[in-house]
Order: sequence, then C-alpha cells, then structure tokens
Amino acid sequence: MATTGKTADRARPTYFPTLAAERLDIALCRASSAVARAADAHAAAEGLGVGQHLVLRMLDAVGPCSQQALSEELRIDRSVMVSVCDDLERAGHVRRERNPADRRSYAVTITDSGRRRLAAAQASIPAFLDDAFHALTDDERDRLGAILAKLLETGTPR
Amino acid sequence: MATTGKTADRARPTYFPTLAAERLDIALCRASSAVARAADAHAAAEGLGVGQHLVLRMLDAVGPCSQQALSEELRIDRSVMVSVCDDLERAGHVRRERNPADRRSYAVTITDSGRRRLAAAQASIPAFLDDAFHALTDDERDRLGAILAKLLETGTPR
DNA sequence: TCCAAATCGTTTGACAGCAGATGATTTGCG
DNA sequence: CGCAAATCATCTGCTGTCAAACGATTTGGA
Repeated sequence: MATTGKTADRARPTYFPTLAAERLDIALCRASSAVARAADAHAAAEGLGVGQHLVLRMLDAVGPCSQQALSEELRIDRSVMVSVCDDLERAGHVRRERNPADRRSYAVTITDSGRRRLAAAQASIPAFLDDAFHALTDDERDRLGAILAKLLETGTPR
Repeated sequence: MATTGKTADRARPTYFPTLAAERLDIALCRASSAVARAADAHAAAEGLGVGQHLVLRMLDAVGPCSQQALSEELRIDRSVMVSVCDDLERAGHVRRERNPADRRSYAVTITDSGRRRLAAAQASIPAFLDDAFHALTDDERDRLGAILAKLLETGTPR
C-alpha cells in the first residue's frame, strides 16, 4: 500500500505486540526495562538506591556478610558493590568491620541507623510493587513470580 | 565431604531465592539480565547484533520505515538507532532512501542482501529461545508470554 | 503569508555496568 | 616449612545506554 504521506498519529501500526509474541526474550527485556525504570524512580524519590536497599535488606536478614557474599547473592557485580558499600558507610548505615579469621574480607555490618533506614524503605515497597505491576491480577503476579523463580533457579545454560 | 567449615563453601546460604520471592521487580530484572546476556552471546556468534536483527525483521514485516518508527516500535532509543542503521547500511543490508513527502525522515529500506541475512538469522532463533528458556515447559513459556504482553500493553504508570 | 512550535536524524556528554589487572592475604600441597 | 594458586576488595578502562542540544525541515495557527 502506498503510504500517502500523512502516515501520522491515527491508527498506529503497532508492530511491537507482534514482536513481543514471537520473541519472548525481547518481551522479557522490555518489560524489565520498564519496571527497572520505575524502581529507579521510586528509589530516587525514596533517597536510597536500589542496590543500597538490597544490601541493607540482606544484612538485616542474614547478619554480617563479606562484600563477596553480598555480591553473589544479590547478583550485583563486586566492583559495583564497592561503591554501594562506600555510600552506605558514608551515610552511617553500615560499618566495614575486619574479619579476624580472614583479613582479606570485611564483615559488612548494618548499624541502627541502617536498620531504621531499611524499615522506612521497606514500608514503601508494597505500594511500589502494586503500582509497577498494577496491570496484573494477584494470581498473575504469583504465576509470574513462580515462573521467574524457576527460570532463575535453573539458569540459562552458559 | 563433611567440611565443618564455619561459613564457607558447602551448604550455601542462598539468600537469593528469598529475595526473588519478595521482590518481583528484582526477579524480573535478574532473569532479564541472564536472558539478555545469552541473547548477546548468540547474536555475537551469529554475527548480527540483536538490534540489527530486530530492525531487519520489522522492515521485512511492515515495509520501509523511518528511524523514528523503528525506534518507537522496537523500543530502541533513537540515538542508538542511528548507529544500528549505520552498521546495517555499511553492510549493505538496508538503504536510507529519502522520503520525498518529508525530507526530515528517511525511508529505511531492506535490501535483498538484508533479506538473506535476516532469513539466516531467523532460522537460528527457535533453537536459541529453546535453549534460553529450557527451564520452562511450553505451557509456562506461553503463560510467561501472555503475562509479559499484558504488562507491556498496559505499561507501568509513570 | 509568515512565524512559532513540533518533528526527524544526529552529535555530544554523562553515567552505569562489566572485564581484567593489582595488592594484600589466605589456603593447598609437596 | 615454603611456595604456587586461590580469594577478597579495589581500581582502571571500555562499552552500551540515555538525556539534552542542535540543524534541517515540516506543520499549524494568527
């Protein structure tokens, strides 16, 4: 069909749904980008970066950890973890204590200040999640979570 | 292997599943990263970037498009689209034809060379998807696709 | 008609994420 | 014991992504 010049705003072609249907990897990545953007915006408004929040959450849940352990469990690169811990330490939310049994690693420890900060940040998470995934029913969110867990658990081969 | 080690290697704590269960956004992002990494590796092995593949696919499906249209439908930033089209043009897979009706925009057009390249790349996609999502049953893949489509369709509110 | 605003492609600059190298320390093994 | 290899935190450099600004062109309204 000859595009008669004025192929502007009305009756959009919207190729994207077709793409998403045939490329599950692309659908996953695009959805992730949208959610990540929302998460960053929320974190910025909250004044605590996503990575910082996750670190505090894990330290509170499992106790003092090395940066290595934090890095592996939170899937944050260890070179990035350096600056995340730097910021948390500067804010007084964690301390880097020496591990006497292994002086190569720190025992990153949450402080009372960090626990208070975490509590505040945690309180805002349910509303954020509800907002980010408002397009889905509770049932669909559960199913999505289960499928992603299975995917993450088994991992993608090499 | 009864390593009575205090905290070390065997019987890992694995906090990650807990995190994924309580933070659907993080689960989505981490799964996306893993899949994206696999897609990049596949694309590199195939010799055609992911973005380039998507552009060829859309041009073949809907005919000549402006870079703007490609950018919006494929969810690729327009400044990135410039270099994607540069590479494709340099390889002879597309031509940038002038749109006489609107000389601001190009009519990016796929060439025969591009169609051949696309056919080869398309042929390798099913095996790649099967590999990347091998942890999921066909049913789970369908459900994941449907849920992601719904999420993408409605979008995350600002 | 004419001019302000919008649109398209492009360039530039800032910034996050990741690979690889490095120094300090610990571990494994002869 | 002694030394090679592994581990932890850190630093450096590269790459990909995105926001903002910019010329060229089109559009809409006074």
